[in-house]
Amino acid sequence: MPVSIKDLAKKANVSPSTVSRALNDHPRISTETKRQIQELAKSMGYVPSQAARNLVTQKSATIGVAVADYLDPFYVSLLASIEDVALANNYDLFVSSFYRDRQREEKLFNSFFEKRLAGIIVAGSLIDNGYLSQENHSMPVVLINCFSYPYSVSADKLLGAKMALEHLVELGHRRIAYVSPGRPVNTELLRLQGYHTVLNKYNIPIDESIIVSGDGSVIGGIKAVSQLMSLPEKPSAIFCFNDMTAIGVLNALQKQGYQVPRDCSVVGFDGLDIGTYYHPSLTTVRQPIYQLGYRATEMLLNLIRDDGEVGSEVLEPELLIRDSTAHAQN
Amino acid sequence: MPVSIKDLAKKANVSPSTVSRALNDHPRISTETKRQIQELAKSMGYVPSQAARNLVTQKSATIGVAVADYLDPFYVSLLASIEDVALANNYDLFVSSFYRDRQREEKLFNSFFEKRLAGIIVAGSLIDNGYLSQENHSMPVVLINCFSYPYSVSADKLLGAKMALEHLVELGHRRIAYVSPGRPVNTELLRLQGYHTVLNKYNIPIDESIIVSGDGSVIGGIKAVSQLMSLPEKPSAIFCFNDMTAIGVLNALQKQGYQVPRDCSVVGFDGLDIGTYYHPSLTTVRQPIYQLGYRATEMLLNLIRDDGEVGSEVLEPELLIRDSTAHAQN
DNA sequence: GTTTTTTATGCAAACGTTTGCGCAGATTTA
DNA sequence: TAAATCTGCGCAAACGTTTGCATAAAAAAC
Repeated sequence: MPVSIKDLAKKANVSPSTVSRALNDHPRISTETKRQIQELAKSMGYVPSQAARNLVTQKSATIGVAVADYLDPFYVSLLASIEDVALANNYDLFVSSFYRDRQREEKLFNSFFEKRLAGIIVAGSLIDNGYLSQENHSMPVVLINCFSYPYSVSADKLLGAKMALEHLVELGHRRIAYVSPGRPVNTELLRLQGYHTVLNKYNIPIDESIIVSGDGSVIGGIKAVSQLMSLPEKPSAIFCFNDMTAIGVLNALQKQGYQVPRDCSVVGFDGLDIGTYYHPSLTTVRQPIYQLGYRATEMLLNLIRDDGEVGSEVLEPELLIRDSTAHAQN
Repeated sequence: MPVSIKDLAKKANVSPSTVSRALNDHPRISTETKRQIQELAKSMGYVPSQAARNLVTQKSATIGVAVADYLDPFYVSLLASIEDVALANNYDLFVSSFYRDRQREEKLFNSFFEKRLAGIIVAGSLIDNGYLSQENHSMPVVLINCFSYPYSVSADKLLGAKMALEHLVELGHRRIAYVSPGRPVNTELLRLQGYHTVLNKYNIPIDESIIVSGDGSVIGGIKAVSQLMSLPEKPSAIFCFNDMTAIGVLNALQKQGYQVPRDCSVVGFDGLDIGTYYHPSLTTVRQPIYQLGYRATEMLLNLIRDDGEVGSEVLEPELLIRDSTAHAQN
């Protein structure tokens, strides 16, 4: 029902090709007809059909973005830089969340493929390098925080975990709990490795009972606390694999009457702004969020245009010491 | 480059139409060829082109969702129910944020139109019933929380504001500040009206100096506090137009050494889960978020299918009294 | 064994674009 | 002034689907 290029052509007594050229600033067209047609198009409210254009040119100017969780500000913050780079290059975005569900991620990827998008960025993938097995998919893909895929941008989780643990150990903590995500995605294994490395370095025995799993949400953190704080020997510090979990932990501790950081220190991971708005503000390992999205999008564009550098990039995290950590009590 | 229906046809020695019918479970096709072709399609990794299909059928199965702000959990939470309804009806979603920027909203709408989406839902529109002026756009649109547009689902902001104010007045507060969004969108006028109504009812004079504007984010709340608390006569309670602002207010008050709610009560608006994870937990006016998205999507589908009821729907809010409000000091 | 109905398939047009090629007419070059 | 170049436009094919219509073969009806 919308007005098409043919409608314009009829009205202007020219061929559709002329209209197309007029609208696309093609060189081989007189300035006068160009002006006329552009005016006509505006007055008739013409809007080009992206579907038709994509079909004939065999390309698309939208990139798909799949994030693990809409409700985690980490993923949402990524969108800012992705959008910045995309828009600057005249791409638009198709964003969706798969709610940390593997099946939904696969469905989403399929839907991206049906749409014949220019390429896709996945943040927090559960499929991981499984994207490779689809030998034939022929769609440029860049993963964020999944370094095992050949095209990816990640924060150094190993280093980040080490920083957090070193910080806690330096404060005198020896009984340090860890709240992990449930799933053994590759990026997680690194964090766990960092945990082990530092504890071993200081000859602190690993106690599996204080390594519990959250689900990435605040609720997960709350549950972790009720699990940890009912142990005979409670931890003096809790390291959380992300900030949302840490916020849950913080809150649950306070609700149970513990003072943070006096009774228990808490460290998060991500470096969300929201962490500064808590009381106490959250000590955390900052991922370079803006850079992650920025570099990923640049890499994706390189992949699409088939030039420029691509590969596995790893960015450095940073320890933000705020008010949720303090010296261990004796 | 992806495999097309023609490729399958050639391989199977049938016509493209047969392939199409086989893949779409068309009745007029033999079960044997159907099976064969479906198998072939799978083995060759065939994925239909949505663009081509949309072009020929002149319809689309994606609905666009434009939200004011990705970083405000209110909007993100809306997505859950929108997605639920959409998926149940075999539609998929194209989500984007316009970052509370009118121009970006317009651009977004245009991009939705170019994509010839089935319809769109806008939450927190700044264009408002300006969508009407586009007489010719012929795309079903439903707005959330913009009741002046003929197709909309909103929470009753007037009632919500009254509830919040009545609550504060009952607690003995007479100097109640209000942090508004900067913009005079219609839904905002109602909230302000509620503020006036209740204060008038109790013969409390309106003081314009304690009506300040935020920007919808935590930062906006923080700024509002530094403005309000530097007044000679400080407010004893602060009503915020949304929860994110309230969180900022809460935090800024605490950072400045005020005890909440002892020194100052705080009321938010939205009813986000996150409000319960603060210390103190946030008293707020709950919008029926799930219902808002649910009803909006149902209405949009009705609009698309051109049957069922459509119109302006208003849902009731609910006051959630938590720990950030208390009796005024004397 | 003929006619009618049913079943399975192919043909071709259509959706709204873009673009290489061709072809006049105008303009430049020599 | 004839030849070469340039300019502006139209024709038609193509992209990957769907679908009404035609048609041949098979099945059912008589």
